[in-house]
Amino acid sequence: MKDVALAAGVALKTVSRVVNGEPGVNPATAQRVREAIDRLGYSRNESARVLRRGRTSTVGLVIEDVADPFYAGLSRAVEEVVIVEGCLLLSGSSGEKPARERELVRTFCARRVDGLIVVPAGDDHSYLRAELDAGTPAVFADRPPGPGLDVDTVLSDNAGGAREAVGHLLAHGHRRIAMLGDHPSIFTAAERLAGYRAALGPLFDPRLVAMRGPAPDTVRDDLERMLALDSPPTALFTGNGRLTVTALRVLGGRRMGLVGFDDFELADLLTPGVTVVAQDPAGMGRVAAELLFRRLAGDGGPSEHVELPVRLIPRGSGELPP
Amino acid sequence: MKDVALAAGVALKTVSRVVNGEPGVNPATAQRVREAIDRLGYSRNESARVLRRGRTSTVGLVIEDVADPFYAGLSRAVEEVVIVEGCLLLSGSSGEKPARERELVRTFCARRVDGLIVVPAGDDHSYLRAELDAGTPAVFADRPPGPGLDVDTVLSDNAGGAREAVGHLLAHGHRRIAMLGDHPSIFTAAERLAGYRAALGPLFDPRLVAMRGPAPDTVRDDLERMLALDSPPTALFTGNGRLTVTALRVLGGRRMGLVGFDDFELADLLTPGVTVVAQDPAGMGRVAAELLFRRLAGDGGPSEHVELPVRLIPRGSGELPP
DNA sequence: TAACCCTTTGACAACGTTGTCTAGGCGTCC
DNA sequence: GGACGCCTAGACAACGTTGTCAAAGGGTTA
Repeated sequence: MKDVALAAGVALKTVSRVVNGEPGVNPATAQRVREAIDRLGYSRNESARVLRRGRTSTVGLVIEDVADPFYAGLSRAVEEVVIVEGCLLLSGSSGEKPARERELVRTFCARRVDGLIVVPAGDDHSYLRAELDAGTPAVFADRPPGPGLDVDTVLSDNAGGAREAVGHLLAHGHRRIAMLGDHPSIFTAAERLAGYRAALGPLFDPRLVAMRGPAPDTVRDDLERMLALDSPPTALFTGNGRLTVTALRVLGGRRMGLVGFDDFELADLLTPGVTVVAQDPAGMGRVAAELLFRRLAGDGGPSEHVELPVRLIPRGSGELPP
Repeated sequence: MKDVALAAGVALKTVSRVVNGEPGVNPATAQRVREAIDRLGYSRNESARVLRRGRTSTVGLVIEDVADPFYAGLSRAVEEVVIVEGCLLLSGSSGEKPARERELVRTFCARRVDGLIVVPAGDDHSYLRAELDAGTPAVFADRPPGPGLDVDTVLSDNAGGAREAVGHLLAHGHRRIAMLGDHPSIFTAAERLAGYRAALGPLFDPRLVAMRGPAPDTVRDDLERMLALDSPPTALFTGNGRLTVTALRVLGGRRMGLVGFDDFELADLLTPGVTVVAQDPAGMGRVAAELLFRRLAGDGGPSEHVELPVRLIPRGSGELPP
């Protein structure tokens, strides 16, 4: 910028004014400055600008894994909003590790992101207290923050969706309905388990529940154990997209009632089509980002808790008879 | 940092030394500083640090769309490497729009990223010249830069993969093999078309080629037109994952030889399983990031051009008889 | 014509860090 | 006992921007 000022024969501040489109510059002078800028290929140093102004126009996003379609969709939606607001997105994957989540948040904060969107991996977020007090707003998505933290949150209707899924299988005559899920220490898994249990009522049988995550070997073990019972399950409720797919692989061609939580591409092309309870990852990302920018715009109201509806999509596998 | 210095009763510079683990600080003093840091919840302002040091420890990634599994996998792999190097990832989706690609690169450069990884949407990258000369290295992935720019590049063996795919169908008796692809202005699409053509030799028939992208209506039109020919195709080669899936939807249950470029989840669960030429998105991301960090480490050698092998995975659809 | 205002421009400090240079205190060596 | 060197610590400038304030020049008004 100094060079530009020199080249255009004006003061530093005048260049700054032109670059920022501030009023009060003679058009002819402005033109001269712009020419110098083009000639020198100058571009403003954002680091210095950030340092001076205190705002980075940057948003930090912590998700579980970009390579997971659910979070990829969420990311894209967040990015869409962030771009419109003239900001950039810093993102990182926690890989479901609380330490990594914390590390990412810490790094983002050191870089003075204007705000954070977090899909938490852990359930202790006391470390965020200081940042929030310092005025960095945060929005939690997909899962709520740990106890003691009251911030904007966007969740899916996990319990309701699970109830609907299991209710659908019950309505199609199933009475022995198994569930595969993530470990209940993960909020969504616990909620979906609760919904499953509520829908089953007295039909609930703990032997038909396995909450050990999506590792193929684990799923295989669990399913084989369940299918070897005296009264084996005739239907299966899977607690997330990855588990649905793993279960399909393990089941091979074996026909069995199936409803999965989370939609996935190609669910309609399998035979039979896979009935799912679809979440709206893009909607979740969009709402989270919008909440964040509302805070950044100065909204100091009480924290909001949005629950997004889910939608059961019948495709065949959930309508198979027992 | 000033506050910390005040609280610990030392000079600014001493705090800086402690924060950066520089030698030459009395352990007792250092301890006192650390306590003050904890007490005040201080964290270093990276913007100021960047301004002073000139290195942002930040890498910019421009891809086509995070929500596309191929790029999501690539992103994740890049992130993995970037993290290990102690950097952060700024990413953005170009949505296949050259203007947006350029805008993203410009923004990243204004923020002084240390390096760039770009999946280009356009084919004019002269605007990068200045940045490259200024010492910001760039690596192109999946597609090469436009003419006149000679930088590190990581590509898949597009033509070879297409040849192999079509050869596979020929070996299974097909003689009328159609191709659906992206518009040939996209590098990968042109390469795959070239491979297709080379494999077919005199069997090539322009009426069996449609390079108009993955929009469902377009694909439906093209396929219906081809199937209505006197000698309709008995097999299909699809030029990318999205096209494969769209084609499968359009074909409904209709059995037809099919090999797709690009693997996708669940390809093995369809009936028949979908034979594909698999790329390695994670490998591409990893190699690109490693090339970038080699440059950042000071490697000034001639630009490297890596071609990643692809792998044909037979699953049934490519082995159907005509 | 003097007082005033508006437009345009520039000088200067400040943002929070780090590199360089200097200074004081203390031990060591001749 | 003095010269020297090492260890520790601090003062200060600089990174590239922007906000504040002031000044110069020209036009308008009383």
